[in-house]
Amino acid sequence: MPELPEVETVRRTVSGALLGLRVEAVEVAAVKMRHPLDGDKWRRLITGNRLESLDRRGKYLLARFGQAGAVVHLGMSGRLLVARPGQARLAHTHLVLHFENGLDLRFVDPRRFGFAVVMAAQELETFPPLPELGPDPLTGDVEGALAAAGRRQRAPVRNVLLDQRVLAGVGNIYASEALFRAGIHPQRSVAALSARRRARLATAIRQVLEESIAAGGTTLADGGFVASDGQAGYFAVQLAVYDREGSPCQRCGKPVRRLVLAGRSAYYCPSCQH
DNA sequence: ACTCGCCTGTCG
DNA sequence: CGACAGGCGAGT
Repeated sequence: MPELPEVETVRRTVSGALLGLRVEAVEVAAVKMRHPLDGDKWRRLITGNRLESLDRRGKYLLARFGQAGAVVHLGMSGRLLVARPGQARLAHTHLVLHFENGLDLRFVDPRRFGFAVVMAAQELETFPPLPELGPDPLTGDVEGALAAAGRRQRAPVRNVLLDQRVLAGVGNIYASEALFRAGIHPQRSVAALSARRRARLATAIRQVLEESIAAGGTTLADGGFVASDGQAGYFAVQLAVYDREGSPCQRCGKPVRRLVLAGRSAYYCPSCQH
């Protein structure tokens, strides 16, 4: 579900509600996760500490609680929700932190592709695969990252945009959207992009991510993403091609096409993108 | 550089 | 019932 704008939206809402507050108790449900949730470790390392910071690296969240820390990834279906204890828990609530102001932070993830791993704070930055991540598109050199990728490989540019070692945070929605804005066909080799088109793509990536953050992220029709305060993001109405196969291109009116690359849908306009 | 597997849920 | 879903990593 969540790409950079959704994770950033979660980071902001959780920070706004809970930063600086003490965790009074931790509840962990015993389910099998990609990285197992270690209930004893969560309770031992986190209980009694304050949430001192919440940072984002690409799609990963890094939380600091005194000498302890946690890395959280939302996978495809993960949510971090701030809730009142009385509110009914959603199915697949795996972890609950009870804060001193009476609010809960709940990690919910039906598909369990996400994780929440606790560790010593000084291990956060080296937790795999964080050291391998490429630059963050909001602050880093997107054009340079694309140019470097083009020197190493000739893969379709859409696939390169999904490679978190090249750029950290772009996922399937924003890859399609950025390529549409830049007028680049998803199958075009990254190595074949001219400097001019690379620059256009870099700008499109930054813009689409920033606009989405401003809208609170993308909530698709299935309602899979909500911010931590329960708000849906409204960027979906601005999606030009993603999940719009057969709909008229906003620019030229030709039907949007869907193509499968590396096992995942890519949406594009056959007449506007080359 | 692809394909599959990991899970649950929804939609056609 | 199969196809598909906003991610990622292992295996080939």
